[in-house]
Amino acid sequence: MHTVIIVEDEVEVAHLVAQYLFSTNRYKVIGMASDINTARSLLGAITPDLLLLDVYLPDGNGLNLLAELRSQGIRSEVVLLTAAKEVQILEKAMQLGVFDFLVKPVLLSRLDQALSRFESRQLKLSATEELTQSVVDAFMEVPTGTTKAAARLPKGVDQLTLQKIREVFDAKPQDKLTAQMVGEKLGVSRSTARRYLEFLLECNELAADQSYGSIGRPERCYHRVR
Amino acid sequence: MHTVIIVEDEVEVAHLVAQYLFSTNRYKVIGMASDINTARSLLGAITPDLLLLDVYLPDGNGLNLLAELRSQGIRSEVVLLTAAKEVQILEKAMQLGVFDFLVKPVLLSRLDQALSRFESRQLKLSATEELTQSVVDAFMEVPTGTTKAAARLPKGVDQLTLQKIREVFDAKPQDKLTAQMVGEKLGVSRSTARRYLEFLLECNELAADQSYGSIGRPERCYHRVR
DNA sequence: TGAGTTAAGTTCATTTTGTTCATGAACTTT
DNA sequence: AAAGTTCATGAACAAAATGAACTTAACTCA
Repeated sequence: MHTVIIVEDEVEVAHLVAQYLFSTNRYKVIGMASDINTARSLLGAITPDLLLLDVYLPDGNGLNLLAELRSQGIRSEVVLLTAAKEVQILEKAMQLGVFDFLVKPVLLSRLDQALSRFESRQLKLSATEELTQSVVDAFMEVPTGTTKAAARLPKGVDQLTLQKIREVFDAKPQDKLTAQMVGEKLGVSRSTARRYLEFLLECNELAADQSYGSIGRPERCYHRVR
Repeated sequence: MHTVIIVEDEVEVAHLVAQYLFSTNRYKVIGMASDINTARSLLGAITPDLLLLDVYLPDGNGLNLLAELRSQGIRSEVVLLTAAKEVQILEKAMQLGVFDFLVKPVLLSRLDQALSRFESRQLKLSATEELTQSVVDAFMEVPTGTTKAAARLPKGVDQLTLQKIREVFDAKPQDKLTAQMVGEKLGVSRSTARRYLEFLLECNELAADQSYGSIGRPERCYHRVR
């Protein structure tokens, strides 16, 4: 069960949302407030997993309250509920790290979507141990490889395998590896490893150079660009 | 030209980044600091469009500085630069509304990607007048249209069959199974098994992995997330 | 310079995935 | 009770990713 506090002055909206949260059986509303002051003391006493926060409240601005809470290091995820029409509100909201932003009138389907995302993020966060760039990108919902690769992966290149190849270099960013070596690490053939490495080369994620042995054709070594 | 301040104690990193920003001809580095205190006074005097901020600094934590700045209402977008490996850092960063998060060693290609996103957001923000839900979703990068409720099962997914699929993994939580295998265990077709497995993937109940055979397309294996 | 060696680059049969759509069971309307 | 509707299912098909085997390339050394 996730705990929630609702800060909203329009009673119908607050009620609607509370009702919906209750009906899911996954959320427990542990507090409600209809003005900044009440909200402040409430949040001083208890911290919810999720905070549903209105922007325009009778005695002040919800975003200012949020800024205050963040400087105190509050750990709750915040979903904004607002009728605001100014873009500045959105900009400020994003800079204060709100998790989602619901424009009134609140659609329950959109609220539900926000909740799904919230739950899935909580799950993913708790399941993640080490922080690599690809992990971050997954959370930030950054389209991976926007520069070139995002549009559509070429034939023979699979998202999952690509990720594995990337992770080889995440683990040891300094390494210089041949297609053979990468293939062995992952349990794929040299051909496959090579296909991916060449692709990453085109995306400028990797660079290649030659390594001369004692005899025979030199090896092609791939490494991260810095 | 966008203005930038770089707060980073490793000189090589600071230099590399500054160099790259300069070479784009679109950014102007208007200040640099290698510790919290210098950064604080610098940012008290001038506000950049973009702030590149390290987390571990000799005299404190960059995230605390950011919390401070946010409570003062600073308008800059922030890109974190860090070698941190703890997931808590990422969580806190997201709650402080960082725009992007670069894990060291910094890849210039990834930095470039962050800059592209930054520029495109600035453009979009200045071009937007009215705030509607779809505008918000575009900025938040919420997967649009996928208003698939957790409560409402999508087409082709039946509550009863779903339960059976879950039970297959309940029996052996360690197993990695293909759609084919799950289908056979339950006496349903691969297609059907696949439909459910993919659904559970989206719910983050399962994860997928590749299993490479000796030849031919690799198998897609589903397993419980832990 | 050419013989010998090592590894890169390429092809395509093989295997498996992903998708479409007719089917019929269960339910609703007339 | 007959006709209509809905919708999960799975057979058949199309598309895709892989790696064994092969060809070509780059280098060393006598």
